[in-house]
Amino acid sequence: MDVARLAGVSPAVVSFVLNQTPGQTISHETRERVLHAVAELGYRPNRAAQGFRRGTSATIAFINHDADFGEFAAAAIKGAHETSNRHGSLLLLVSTGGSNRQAEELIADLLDRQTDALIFSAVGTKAVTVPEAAHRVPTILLNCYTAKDDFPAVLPDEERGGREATQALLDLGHREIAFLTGRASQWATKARLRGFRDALQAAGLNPADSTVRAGNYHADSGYDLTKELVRSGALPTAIMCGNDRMAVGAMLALFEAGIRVPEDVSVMGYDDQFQLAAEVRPALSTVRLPYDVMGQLAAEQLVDEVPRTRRTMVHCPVILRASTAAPSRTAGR
Amino acid sequence: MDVARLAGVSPAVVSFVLNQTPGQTISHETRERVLHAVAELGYRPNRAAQGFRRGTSATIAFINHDADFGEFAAAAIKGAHETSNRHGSLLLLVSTGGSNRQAEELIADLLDRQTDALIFSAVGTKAVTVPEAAHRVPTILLNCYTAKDDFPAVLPDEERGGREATQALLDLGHREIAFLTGRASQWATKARLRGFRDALQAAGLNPADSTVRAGNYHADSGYDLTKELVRSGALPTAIMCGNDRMAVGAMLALFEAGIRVPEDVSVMGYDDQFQLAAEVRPALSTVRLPYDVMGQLAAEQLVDEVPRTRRTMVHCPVILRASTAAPSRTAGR
DNA sequence: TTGAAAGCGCTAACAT
DNA sequence: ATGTTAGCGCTTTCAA
Repeated sequence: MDVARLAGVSPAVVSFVLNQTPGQTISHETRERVLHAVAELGYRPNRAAQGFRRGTSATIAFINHDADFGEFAAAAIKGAHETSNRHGSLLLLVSTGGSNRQAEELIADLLDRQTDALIFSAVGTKAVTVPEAAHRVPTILLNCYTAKDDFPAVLPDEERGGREATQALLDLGHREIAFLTGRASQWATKARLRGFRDALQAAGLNPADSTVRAGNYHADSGYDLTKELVRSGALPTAIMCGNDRMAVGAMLALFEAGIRVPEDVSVMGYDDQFQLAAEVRPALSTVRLPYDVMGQLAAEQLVDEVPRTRRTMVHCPVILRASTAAPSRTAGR
Repeated sequence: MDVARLAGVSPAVVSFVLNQTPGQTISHETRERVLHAVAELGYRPNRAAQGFRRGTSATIAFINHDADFGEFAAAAIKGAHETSNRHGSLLLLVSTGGSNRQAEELIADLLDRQTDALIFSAVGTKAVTVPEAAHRVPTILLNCYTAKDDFPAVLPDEERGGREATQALLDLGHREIAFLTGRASQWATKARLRGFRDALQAAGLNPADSTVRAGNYHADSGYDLTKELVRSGALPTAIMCGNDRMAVGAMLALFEAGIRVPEDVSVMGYDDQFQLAAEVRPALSTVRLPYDVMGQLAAEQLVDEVPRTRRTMVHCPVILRASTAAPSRTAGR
């Protein structure tokens, strides 16, 4: 190591100085000499060698247990990225394509590379199988959970989100609220529906009186379902949608039928989708799914800024914009 | 190395066998013995040590030279990810937050880590300054370019995209086409506008007769601009939009005014945004911005599956869906 | 308060 | 043709 030579010390001392190794006492003068030599030579430690020696890599893997990177992943990565960077770690981005076998191989590879920690994430909230090997390193589940709950998980509190969205509509004075849900089989869909019914019940209404139709989270299902609602002649005063895309579909269908939003019908979305919910006209009232915050929380638990907990349920706040208002008529039309 | 001991050979032999090092002749018998010991012990080479020794890391960095990861990044990453994985490399995802100083530090860090190659990407296509250090390793620019063109770049052919979209409308019989552009200052905006005017000119029309208004790529600007168009009383038979979100805004405004799409007015988007263009009703005709393909091309050039070229202009194909049709009236209304 | 020496796990240059 | 030794750049005992 030429820095050591230039400073007239041993390589060990350089290491001590640069790493501020605790329990080491280097004289002020020597430290200065080393620092000077470092600056002179523009020396930068070889991180690969450091990592090899220390058995760490200053790297966190973000595992996307799904075929695609979608908006979810982008937002969650953004959150995780910030935190890990602040901590001096880089994010290794990998995808299993949704296959458990690939997940297994991938994690083995990641461990071979001395990856320090894992964020195991899914797109639609769901139960997953995490390879055993993940236990060998700090691992946190993002937007997914295992049956045995043997890893800490960060999850959105969908039930509360559904309940509060419904409550917001009730507070506005709505009594006839339809729910055009997302794909019925999904965890999030069920949780939101539970919240919806809870809120109705708590308000003294009979959930069975409300129209609930299952869509699939795509905009066209919101459009089609709303068309049906219009045709049926039993239009409610408010429509809750499985997500923002369905809400946009619903608004398109409403407008096409000459029905105004929110004057005639209020529309509530879900997700607060980036560059959609806030931009559409009328701007969509919705429930914010805070993927970025979730990613950040996961990373924080990993770098020990925050203690790890079994399940972190993240609040999804209602955001009231222009697509909801007090009802101006009684339902039915 | 216990594998070596178990097989009764030196560690080097194990390395030769496992890496099939060319120019090495290991007796069949020894090879078998080694392989057997490897299986027995479940031995996996330490990739960190390998990387350290070989000076490579089987890692490609995807540098997002912007504050956010958006859909662009997600799509491009998806493309790059596939290719790099097939090649056995992992994608290191980093962001400069748009700051050149941070880019500098980041690249230095990446080089310290023996990162094998860099993809330097921006969100809105633009000119960038790339730190000198990037020259020390294969680097490719994605959706951006340098003034000196000293790095190969992969870019969307926006001019052709704008031209072909316009041509598609002309082919349908439209003669009065308005263009609600994105942010006027952006490279993409200008290129598309050039394409628009070229196509008009080539069709014997005077581009100056067409209404061109500058929006900002947000849905609400499409909405507002279209409202103005409607109010002005000079509604064209077709509206080209800066992107799909603006097109959705435009459709919302049209519907609200009782104007049908595509019967009364055709609407053309741009981007073929995931989960939006194809799902909206009527499904949006648009121009596909193939970010995934671009990411893939960039990665392929990096892993040498494809020779590097100064500028790779990627074709943006027109996708005709339901929001465009032959005009049923002459413009003006 | 500092330095010498050993060695992390692997592979490229060397022996045999 | 087959196999071994030396050493990558760093950190960490331990001795001075």
